[in-house]
Amino acid sequence: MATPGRNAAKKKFVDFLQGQKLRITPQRRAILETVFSTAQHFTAVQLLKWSRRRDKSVSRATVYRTLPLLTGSGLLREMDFGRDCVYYDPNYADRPNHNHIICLDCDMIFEFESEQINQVEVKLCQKLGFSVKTHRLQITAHCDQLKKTGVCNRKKETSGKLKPD
Amino acid sequence: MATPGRNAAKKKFVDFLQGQKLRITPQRRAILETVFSTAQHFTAVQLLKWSRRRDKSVSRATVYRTLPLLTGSGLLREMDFGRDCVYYDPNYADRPNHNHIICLDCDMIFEFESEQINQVEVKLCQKLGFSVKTHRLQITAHCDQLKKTGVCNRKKETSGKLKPD
DNA sequence: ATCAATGCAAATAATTTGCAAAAAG
DNA sequence: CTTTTTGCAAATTATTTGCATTGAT
Repeated sequence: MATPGRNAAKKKFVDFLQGQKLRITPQRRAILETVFSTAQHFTAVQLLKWSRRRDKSVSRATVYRTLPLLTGSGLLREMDFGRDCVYYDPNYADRPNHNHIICLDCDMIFEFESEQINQVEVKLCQKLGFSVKTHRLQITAHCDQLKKTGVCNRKKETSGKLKPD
Repeated sequence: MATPGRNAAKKKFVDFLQGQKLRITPQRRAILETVFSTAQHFTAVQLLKWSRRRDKSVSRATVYRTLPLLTGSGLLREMDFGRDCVYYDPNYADRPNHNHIICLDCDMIFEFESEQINQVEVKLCQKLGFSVKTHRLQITAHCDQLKKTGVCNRKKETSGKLKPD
């Protein structure tokens, strides 16, 4: 599960805390470890539950207080999907420009990168007088294979479901 | 303010209601008129306030109950921006493929369309085995003009602010 | 020692819902 | 008339906050 950048991400967070003169507590460590032991998208409530498995002393408040530190340091990104609550994506640390395809058939979320899209965006924004800082692209789509064969065997390769657990 | 498609949109909603054997009430009419008298993004709470100006009898509950009918019939679209609450965009009725640039300097939201981006997406998804249904592209960016001249005079042309009112 | 960070429980705020009364078809 | 829709107020749910205490440095 841990991709190359994961350990770097953990170190980066520790550096971030120290740089801001913030303290490295066991609770923050547990949350950090939890975040970077999955490639799945998750909610604050899930993160709380998972972090508690590592360290029973992690509280709801601490999770909610740590999340902004993680997003603020660029290691985690909010994903406004459904909307009933916020999802977080731990894969931005590795691939800050990735995009999402939400399958309307199986509700899974797939990630992909496209240098071509990035370039078109930059060029387009240039023309409009803007300099791209970040982008967020979500495509909802239907599964071709499912339509043809009645089955979709992509689920194995996914990096995260919309409504995990 | 009313673009060509606006009246068509209103008719479409009436048809939608009749098709579903739902009733056309004065409250629903007031909400519908309100939605299609602006090009701005808005929240449920704002819609309530504005609709009440037309018809004092519109209640919070009715607004929240009507909103899904409007999104369900494709006339309005949820915009997951900030996240503290849901924003709605009335411009999808006219331009279902438009994208957003969120200016980090002035917090305004600009809309633009790009056939090129649409095509790249379709092609890319094809390769991945998906058929695009909808897409959602948000770019956060800095204003070139502001950086150079210290002023941005784009605000006049905008179609909606992030935090209106 | 110092001062940031924690857990807890109470507070917010957006959205949803139950229900009896009103009104559309 | 029948069935949907409404307003109201109470309920839900994610997230935030105040405060006394704990713990990292």
